[in-house]
Amino acid sequence: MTRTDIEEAVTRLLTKNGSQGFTMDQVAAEAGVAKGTLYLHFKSKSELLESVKEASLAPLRDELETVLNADLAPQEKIEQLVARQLRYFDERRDLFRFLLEERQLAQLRRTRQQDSGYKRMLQRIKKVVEDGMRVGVFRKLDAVKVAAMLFEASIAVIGQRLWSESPGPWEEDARILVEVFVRGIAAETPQHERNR
Amino acid sequence: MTRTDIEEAVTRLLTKNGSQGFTMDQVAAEAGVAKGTLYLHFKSKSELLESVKEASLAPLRDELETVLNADLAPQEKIEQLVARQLRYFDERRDLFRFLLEERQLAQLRRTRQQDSGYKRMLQRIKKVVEDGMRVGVFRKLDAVKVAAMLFEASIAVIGQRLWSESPGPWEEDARILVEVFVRGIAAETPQHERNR
Amino acid sequence: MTRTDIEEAVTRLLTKNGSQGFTMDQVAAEAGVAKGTLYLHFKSKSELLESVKEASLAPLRDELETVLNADLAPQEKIEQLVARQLRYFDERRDLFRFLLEERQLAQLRRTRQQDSGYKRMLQRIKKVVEDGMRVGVFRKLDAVKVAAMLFEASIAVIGQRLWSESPGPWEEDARILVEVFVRGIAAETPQHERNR
Amino acid sequence: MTRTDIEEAVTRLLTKNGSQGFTMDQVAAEAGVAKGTLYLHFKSKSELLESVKEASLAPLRDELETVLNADLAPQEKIEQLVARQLRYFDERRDLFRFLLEERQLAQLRRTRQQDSGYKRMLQRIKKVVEDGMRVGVFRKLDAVKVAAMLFEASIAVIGQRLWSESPGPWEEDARILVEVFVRGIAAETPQHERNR
DNA sequence: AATGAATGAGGTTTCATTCAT
DNA sequence: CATGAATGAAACCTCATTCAT
Repeated sequence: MTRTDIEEAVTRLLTKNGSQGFTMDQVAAEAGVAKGTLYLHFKSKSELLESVKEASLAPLRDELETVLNADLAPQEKIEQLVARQLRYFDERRDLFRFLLEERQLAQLRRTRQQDSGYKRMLQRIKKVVEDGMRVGVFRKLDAVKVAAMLFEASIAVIGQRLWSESPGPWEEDARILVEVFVRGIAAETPQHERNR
Repeated sequence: MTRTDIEEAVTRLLTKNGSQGFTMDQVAAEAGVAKGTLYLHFKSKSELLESVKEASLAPLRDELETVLNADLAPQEKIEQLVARQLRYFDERRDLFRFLLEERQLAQLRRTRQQDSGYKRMLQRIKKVVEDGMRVGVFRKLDAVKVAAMLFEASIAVIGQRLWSESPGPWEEDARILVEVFVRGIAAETPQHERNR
Repeated sequence: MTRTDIEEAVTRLLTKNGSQGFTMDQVAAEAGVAKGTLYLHFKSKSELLESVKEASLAPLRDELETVLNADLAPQEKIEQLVARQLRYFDERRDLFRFLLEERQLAQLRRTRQQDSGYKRMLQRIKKVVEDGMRVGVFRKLDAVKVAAMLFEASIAVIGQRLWSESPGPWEEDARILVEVFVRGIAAETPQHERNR
Repeated sequence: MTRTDIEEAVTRLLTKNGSQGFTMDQVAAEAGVAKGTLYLHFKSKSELLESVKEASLAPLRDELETVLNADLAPQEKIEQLVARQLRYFDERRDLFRFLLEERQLAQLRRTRQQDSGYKRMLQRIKKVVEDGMRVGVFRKLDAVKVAAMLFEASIAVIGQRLWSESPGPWEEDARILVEVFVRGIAAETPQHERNR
């Protein structure tokens, strides 16, 4: 299927070129099709890029969805969510190094604000936080803000890892992130919290 | 001084055009000089942009430096640092909205990693965290990572605020950020933490 | 019949899009056939256009033919010819607005010179003029040139009408055109010409 | 002066290529400048073409203006106007062959309707016709329509000549045109009109 | 120090036409 | 007869950078 071929070609280019982005000529050459063919499947360059980004993030979304729907305690859910994210980006370092970069991150970021995908995810995390508050393991805080902070902080750590030459095992960062955060929003009464 | 004129022209363009970026033609026109003149003062477009970004952040750096050198408890320093950052970006929404955007954020971000300014700041925050650990108000954690997390989380919140239409008062976000974080890294024994 | 469907699709597109012309993609979509099918019926885009133009003008040609073959005085024939032409184009404003426009008019015009249809028509008008000369109602002039002038002047008026927002009733323009022209080529002796 | 060089290059191309039009690449090559330079002097291809057309017609406009301001009888003015036009286009056959063609004629034509240049000229001719009516040499007719008819008929004849291989001397066509037209709109009383 | 005309590689997009199925 | 995915040449336009004055 040509459409997929093209998307894969873009992925390869992004992984290879990194910060350089890509031109439609390169895509055509890499995919082994004529330039015109690209426009048969995608209306414009930006639509193509959008499609690639979407495809890149879809598996992660599914994974997180699974965690959210699982029968786990709020702290455990947060732990899992963070872990999955860090692992996911770790496994695709090269590609996301580009996506988090030059031109694209911002579009992603701007998109994030309006994007139903981003918003939906935020709502889900908010629910987890609220659940934690209801059962008394988290303090009463602005759940939306806390959710956003957690999500963004994770992404920040991911960005850090992507740009560092030797970021060390992701499990370490996930642990610290969770430890700080879960404790940060934990209820006052020290009820034997034993995160992890 | 022409060099400054040019930088100010760029700032004005970024504030005005927002996401559109700028061309050297526009800069020349806005600054009221010939295009060639730009290259007498800056080797390239990216050097010019770098210079503008540096100039945009210098005042913040000075402010933070003041806080770091002040005679304050670690928690208070962190509180101050976060507050100053949020306020600073709030006052310059339009400009930074661009800097955090499309093309530039990543450059900033990538730069951040290599940038001595960024690294120096991280070292300073690390010191604060270590101080807190030494005096026993913070737990023993990887100080570098914690410092980075705090810093990046702040920036994440700032990004959130810049892209939101009505972000509410920055003091609110600063409070939550500090509350979560300071408690997140606080030592186990609950010693009357009363952030804020 | 597919061939006709395609031609009608083109007519619809020209009427709709007006000045924009049309692409083969649009034709295929409008006709509800595949792009390749177009080339089964027409060798090329220009052949298709030619065919549409021909079909658009055929009814007019027939009408004029009828007039030419009728048993009328030369002046009356001219009067009729002019009237029919103006009315015909008036009834198809939208379509011909395009044909007289941007790209196509010239092709039509160039075609006109070589086109047997155009030449034939010119010959017929020339005959009418010559008839008028023979019976003494018209002066001796270069019949070919006069015929061409009359024909082209009519088209010029039509063009004027097509591009004007509210051209008024065509009968008016027809009357003036005929009055000026018939008198212009009338024989010296004022023999009670009573055009219309 | 580069701007003029470019315009001349276009003129040369139009004269040479005729119906093919021209591409910006060709213009650059013909003018001996880089492609980018074209856009330094003209915002777009169509602006360049417009400029060339304007420059091509300016001398004619001046000539006609002179005639209109001269102290001549209405019939003589019309005679002169027609003659100058035919001669002008005859001398520039090749260039105008293109301008009257494919893409451009219509733009010219459409422009003509809105163009102040065209409208102004029409107003001037209308004045001449009205003058003739006032002094009694022309019949009372819709002066605007008559002016347009005369003007358009002239252009039609010019078109005819441009597209004919051997159009014969322009004086001949001018004479017929004037003879037919002036007589066509002449007042009833046959006062020994002896055009030319 | 300043000018600004010139550069030219590089970019995206369009669209008439072909051909294997 | 019909399809429609693929082609690829060609078009227009941008813009960071240079250099003679």
